[in-house]
Amino acid sequence: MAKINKKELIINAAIKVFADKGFYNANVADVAKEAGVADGTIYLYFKNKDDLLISLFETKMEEILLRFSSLLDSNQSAEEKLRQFIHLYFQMIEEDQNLAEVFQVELRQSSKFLKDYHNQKFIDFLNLIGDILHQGQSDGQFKTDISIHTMKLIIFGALDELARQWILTEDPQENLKQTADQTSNILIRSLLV
Amino acid sequence: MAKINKKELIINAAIKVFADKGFYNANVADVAKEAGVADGTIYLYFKNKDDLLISLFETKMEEILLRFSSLLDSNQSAEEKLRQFIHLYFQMIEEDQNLAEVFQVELRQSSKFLKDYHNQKFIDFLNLIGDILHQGQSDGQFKTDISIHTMKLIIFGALDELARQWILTEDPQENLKQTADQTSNILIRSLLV
Amino acid sequence: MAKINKKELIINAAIKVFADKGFYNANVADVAKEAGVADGTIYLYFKNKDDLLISLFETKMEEILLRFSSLLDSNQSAEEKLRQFIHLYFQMIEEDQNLAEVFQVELRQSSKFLKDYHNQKFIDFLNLIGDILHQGQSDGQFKTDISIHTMKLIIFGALDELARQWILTEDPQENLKQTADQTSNILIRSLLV
Amino acid sequence: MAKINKKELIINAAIKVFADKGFYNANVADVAKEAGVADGTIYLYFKNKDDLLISLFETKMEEILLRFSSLLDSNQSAEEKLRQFIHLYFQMIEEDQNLAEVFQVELRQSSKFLKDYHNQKFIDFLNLIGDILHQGQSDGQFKTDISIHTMKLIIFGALDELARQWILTEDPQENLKQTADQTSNILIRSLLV
DNA sequence: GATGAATGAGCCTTCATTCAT
DNA sequence: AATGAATGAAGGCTCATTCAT
Repeated sequence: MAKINKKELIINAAIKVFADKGFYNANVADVAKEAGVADGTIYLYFKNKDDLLISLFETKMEEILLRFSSLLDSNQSAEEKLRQFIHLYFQMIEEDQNLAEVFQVELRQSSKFLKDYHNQKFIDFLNLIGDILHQGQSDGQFKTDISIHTMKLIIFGALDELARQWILTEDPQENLKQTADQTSNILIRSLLV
Repeated sequence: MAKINKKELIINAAIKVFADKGFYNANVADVAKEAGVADGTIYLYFKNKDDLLISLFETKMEEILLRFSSLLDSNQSAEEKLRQFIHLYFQMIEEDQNLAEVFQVELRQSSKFLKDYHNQKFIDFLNLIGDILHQGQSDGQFKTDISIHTMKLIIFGALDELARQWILTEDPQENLKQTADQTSNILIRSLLV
Repeated sequence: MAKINKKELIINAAIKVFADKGFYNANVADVAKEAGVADGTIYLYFKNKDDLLISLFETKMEEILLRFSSLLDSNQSAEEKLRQFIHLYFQMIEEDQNLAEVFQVELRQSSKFLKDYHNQKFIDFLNLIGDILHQGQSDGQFKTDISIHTMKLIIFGALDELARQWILTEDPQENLKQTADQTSNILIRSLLV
Repeated sequence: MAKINKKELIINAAIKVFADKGFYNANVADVAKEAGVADGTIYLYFKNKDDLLISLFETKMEEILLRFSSLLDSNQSAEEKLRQFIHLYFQMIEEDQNLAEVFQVELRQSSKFLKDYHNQKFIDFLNLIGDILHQGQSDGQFKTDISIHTMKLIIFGALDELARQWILTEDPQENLKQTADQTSNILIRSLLV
């Protein structure tokens, strides 16, 4: 019998339940049921309900950061990297809609209302975009009259909003790949020298 | 002495309290206290706590739509209108940070989890941007190879993210007007033919 | 209709329930039921379950202190006062067995385990005995080779243990008045010069 | 290497933990940790948490009874025996404060609230005092107008209360031996013909 | 015998909502 | 219309106990 990692099991259940009902409307019992464990078991792995959300985020964000990081290690141009970044972003949204929903909605809450939670991983993620912009400016590919700080927020905000609409309208017909292409074109158009 | 509109009084109290503690962490009693009325009084004007949030949004959104609408009535170019739209957006964020926070955080939650709430006002707001883009394309000022649907989400997402960062970091030093200018430049650069 | 003091109502219910099941085995719901109020009502008058026990003690102890204090105001001899003190002690045990049980058992617990609770009222009570002993020594009626501190503890301990046995064995046949007389005789015999 | 008696190991851990936190506030896991065994191990030696407390009491009480019993076997006078009884009582309190605390506080609770527990060992202990009083009356050393039943409770109550104060105030300066002497004097003064 | 992960019943407490005044 | 005391359902969390290893 395969050994199950229960912490991961619970986190994945939580993603599903939180995506479905929202963090505040979901009960710990809901998560336990979804995970197929007893209520109390959750408290063997997480300090409390808040900690479950934070752990969920930290764990998944690490995976995500790892996946995106490989993009920056390559020898490609900044433009190419940005296109790939955008593609990967939408691809991941498509792959795990539940996780996307939790990140979209719950983390915005949590970053404000969970005590003592400084969201370093999210900052790291934004900086991945910043690094690409940096490279582009250094290479002379991107305009230098643009604040990297402002631009990385614009890019992330754009992607995030497009993702939200796709998730909320639940329109699987809509082609996320085309959206990615078009978004890439628009954003890069304003960056290139 | 002017007759006080109690509904508005409660809504403004709610904005403050929800901004401070978040919708789910705020109690109806907190709002009542802030408004200087009894708990039960709130239920004379709102069906329940959810309804208070929705009413809050509807009321304020109407004011906002009104304010933005006047922009579109003028005879200015689409570019000029977009610049003014962006400026007004940041100006309003600066004017009423509490309201901005509630919109940022709580409405995202609620649009998903409040039963039976179809957020028409928000769609109307997005369409204001759409209208500008439309005009720009009709006038031959904006490129026509760009999907208006995608572009309006990109623009709103960018503004929204910049606003969030400004609110969360609570850095009053940061000049929102400069950010508005820069953002206008970037976005318009990708739109102009 | 007579206005009911709900705080007192709940305290009296708590006395009965705590005496019956013990503080730790009793549920707040039990107390609420006994008081004929909703569970939540208890929290309008008491911070939490611990606070209910402490308030109970403080309230009743005040009544008791008042009752005993009148003894000391009189012009009687120390011997007479001590006899009356002992009689009143057993009389009160007999009058309100439930309260006696709670004091006997629960307060011993609580004085050790309820956080930040310094049991001043109990010290005051012990000092009533100390005052009598003082008077007796000043008047030359009681021996002065006896430490008042030790003696007041001996007296209280003796009364307390006799009360406990009477309560626990629940033997209403046993005449508490006779016990009081005998105890008075024994204790005073060791005090008189 | 001596085989460790695990039952005793657990009992001694329980004494420490119960003295520290109280029976109801202490967890079985706390006791297990203190004993250096697994939680489940405790249930190999004790039926449940209540049984642990009762076994603890029975075991220790047997040791205590044994120690006190030797006093009665000697050829000393009742007065001398009572003095030694009192000295040994305070000596044991001093030797094992934790055990004293558990007996003081927890057993009072438990004798009322642990189901089906008739505290025979405590009755035996009280009867040790009764036996001394009996001898004193038979030998013509002690007054016969005093009820042995009442007097043994007075003596135990006095000792018990003095012990409690010493434990609670945690004043190691206070000389228990002196207290023992003084208490002996006082109590015997009321007994001697 | 020993372990300790897992269980799940149970309880304190909160808080949206009601309603007698 | 306004109040705010009272309600009671609901949920996070604890912890004594079990049992597969």
